[in-house]
Amino acid sequence: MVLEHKRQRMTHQRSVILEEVRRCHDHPKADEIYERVRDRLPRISMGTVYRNLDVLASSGLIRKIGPDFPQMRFDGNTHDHYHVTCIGCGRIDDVELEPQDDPALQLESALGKLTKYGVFGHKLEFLGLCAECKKQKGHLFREFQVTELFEEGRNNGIKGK
Amino acid sequence: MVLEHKRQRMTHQRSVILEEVRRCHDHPKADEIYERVRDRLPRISMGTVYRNLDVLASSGLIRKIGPDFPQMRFDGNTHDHYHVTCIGCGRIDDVELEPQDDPALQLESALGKLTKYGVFGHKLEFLGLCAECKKQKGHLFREFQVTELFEEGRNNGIKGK
DNA sequence: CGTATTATTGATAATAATTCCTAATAAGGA
DNA sequence: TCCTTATTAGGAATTATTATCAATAATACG
Repeated sequence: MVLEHKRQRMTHQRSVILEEVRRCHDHPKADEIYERVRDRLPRISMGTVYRNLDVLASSGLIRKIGPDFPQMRFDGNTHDHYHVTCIGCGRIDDVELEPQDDPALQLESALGKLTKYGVFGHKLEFLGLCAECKKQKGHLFREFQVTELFEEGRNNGIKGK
Repeated sequence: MVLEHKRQRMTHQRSVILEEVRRCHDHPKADEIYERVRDRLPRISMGTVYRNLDVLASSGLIRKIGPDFPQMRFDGNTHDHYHVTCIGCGRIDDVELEPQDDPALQLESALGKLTKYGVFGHKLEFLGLCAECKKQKGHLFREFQVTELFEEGRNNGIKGK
């Protein structure tokens, strides 16, 4: 087992949490995992769930899929531009690239030269409305679609700040 | 002013907050904006800052740059794959795409057909270590670089789940 | 210009998500 | 089996944010 070499123990709680995270394919939040695990271990505590999710994630047995930092951030620059986030301190800088550059493919290496960051990955996240929300509250997001996100047809090039 | 038609008022506090968000180019958090604004308006309260940041963002005068949802999520599937997030409810689904598809350029329209989401944007976020963190604690992230993120050279195609 | 209306404020309480603390427990090596 | 010590349950503490509400002040209107 991956945990052994760090003198970590595979407790019953830990293995049940691992099983449940693997079983449910809906990218659960900590409290949802807690609910599921509690069906099998009624005396388990929330702290145990959080602790083990961290242990399992840093062992590579499960993944954390964000957010990387909990605090909301704001930007007075409302023009379309990309950001680079430091996983060490959460600092965010603007990415200054010419429009002709290909967004996803050439950027990782280019970024290492353009910024002082050590860049070793990117996250490409698509935003939209699921089928239910589209029906129920699609009208609420009309302004969001144009002001908060990159407009359609404007993603081929990246604008600097 | 953009606020008028909604019968919103441009108060002194609101305009100072807007000025300060525009002035500082470091993507500040709410508490950092609070500190800055308090230099000019010592009696302002945190609640006023939060309230106005929301008002200004929904008026399009500033941007919120994440996180879109505050709760951490977990994934038992540790293979590389992308996600699609619903901005209505926060639900996250896997994106199932063939490796030959180009990540950034063709995906937005393709996603609309592959999922039941209404996709109207994407977020491309680069992850790395800023110059300071690289020096101070780069060694702490060696495992993170390979296990938590997409490995170098494996980003040209997208893996389904 | 004065006044009425009501959006907004400051102060504080409440909430949500997560982390920390500690004595008791139990995993796993000897 | 016993010993060491990582881990647990339970609860308190912390962090970030939202809600409440009486007092204040921005703006429309006469």
